[in-house]
Amino acid sequence: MKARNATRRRDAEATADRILSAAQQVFHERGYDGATTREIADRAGVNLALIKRYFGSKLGLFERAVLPYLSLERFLDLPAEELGDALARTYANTEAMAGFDPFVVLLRSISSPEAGPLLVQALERQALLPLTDALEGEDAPARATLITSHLAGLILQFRILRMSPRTEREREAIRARLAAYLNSLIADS
Amino acid sequence: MKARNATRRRDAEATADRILSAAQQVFHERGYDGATTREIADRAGVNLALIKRYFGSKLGLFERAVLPYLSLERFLDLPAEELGDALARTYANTEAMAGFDPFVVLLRSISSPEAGPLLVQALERQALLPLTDALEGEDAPARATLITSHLAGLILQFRILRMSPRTEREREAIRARLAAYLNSLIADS
DNA sequence: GGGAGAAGTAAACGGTTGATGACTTAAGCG
DNA sequence: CGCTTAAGTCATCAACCGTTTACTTCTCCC
Repeated sequence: MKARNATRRRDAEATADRILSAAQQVFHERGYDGATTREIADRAGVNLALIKRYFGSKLGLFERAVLPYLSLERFLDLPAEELGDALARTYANTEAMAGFDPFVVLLRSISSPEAGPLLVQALERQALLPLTDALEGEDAPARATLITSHLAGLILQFRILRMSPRTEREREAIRARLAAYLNSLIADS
Repeated sequence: MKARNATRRRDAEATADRILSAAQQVFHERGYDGATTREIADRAGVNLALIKRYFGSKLGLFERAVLPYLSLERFLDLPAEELGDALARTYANTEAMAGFDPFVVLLRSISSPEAGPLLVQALERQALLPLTDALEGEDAPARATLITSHLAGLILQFRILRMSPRTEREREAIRARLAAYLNSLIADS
């Protein structure tokens, strides 16, 4: 229960954070083009013009709110033997992250003429290339492409199209087969 | 070289076909929300108001121009032994179909509040369920989900994000590994 | 406590889009 | 030939969106 109508203490940094957080939610739900600055401002409980003041433009806000999080960092820190299982566990999971999943934003914003190119660049630099570097053996770029594309497809099917497994047994079958495939790509066996 | 300015012979059926064909192209390039009825009409060389006359609305046009083609029919007619190789050959191919690929339209339109639900319904009925029925053995739904999601991810990466293999050797490595994986899912080995 | 600068607000502008309804032109037929 | 009806055109509307400008209010420090 926030004191919304009571005049809030003025604090530029806190306000910018409220905008960033609201932007992540709205971009997650609607994609870049579908999101409106008005809805972001409303949900942040903030005046519309402050988006321009703090972030310059809608696209500037997107760069700050979404692009930095398009990364596989938290997985690439793991030892190679655990990587496949960890990825399979995470992405065979039906439930979307609460509120904000940067890869969902990616899938919902790819066709935007403004945000699309930025997303491609960030994805290549922050996800595909680091993963390729982490793979040893032959055909690392091909193996990395197969890994990322399969994960992207699962995010699409489960978290956006909401075409999810209907039974726990089915979910487990997906996880197990996915883990085996990912491990074979990672170890190049 | 079409006789554009010379008054074309009036022909309702031909005009509707011109609109459908232009709509497929524009929806392919921009997705449902990004496409405008004006651009479709312009590219068809046709007056804007005719879209309403022949298809009722932009969404009505989308239903006729895109939904019927969201199908794996041409693959499911193949014998099971050839299915995996045929899919791998097609979707490891970097080049997009010339002009219109309904699955590209799907990926570019998923976040549309109007077109999204129709796409999910069509995809389930015309692609995922028929594929599931074509698979024998245990866990058919799980295996079908893994197949379609991997293919969707590859379409995304190659044909929309344009993150394509840079060498022929890399492309062949992707095709071979993908074929092996798909075959293992199809034969349940 | 009062002034200066920062934080926040209100209102509107210009552009775009899907949808319409009234109008004009051509085709086919007796 | 002339009339009816289908095919095609034109102008406009109402809604929405990102942006911007001019204005008001608060906060902090001397």
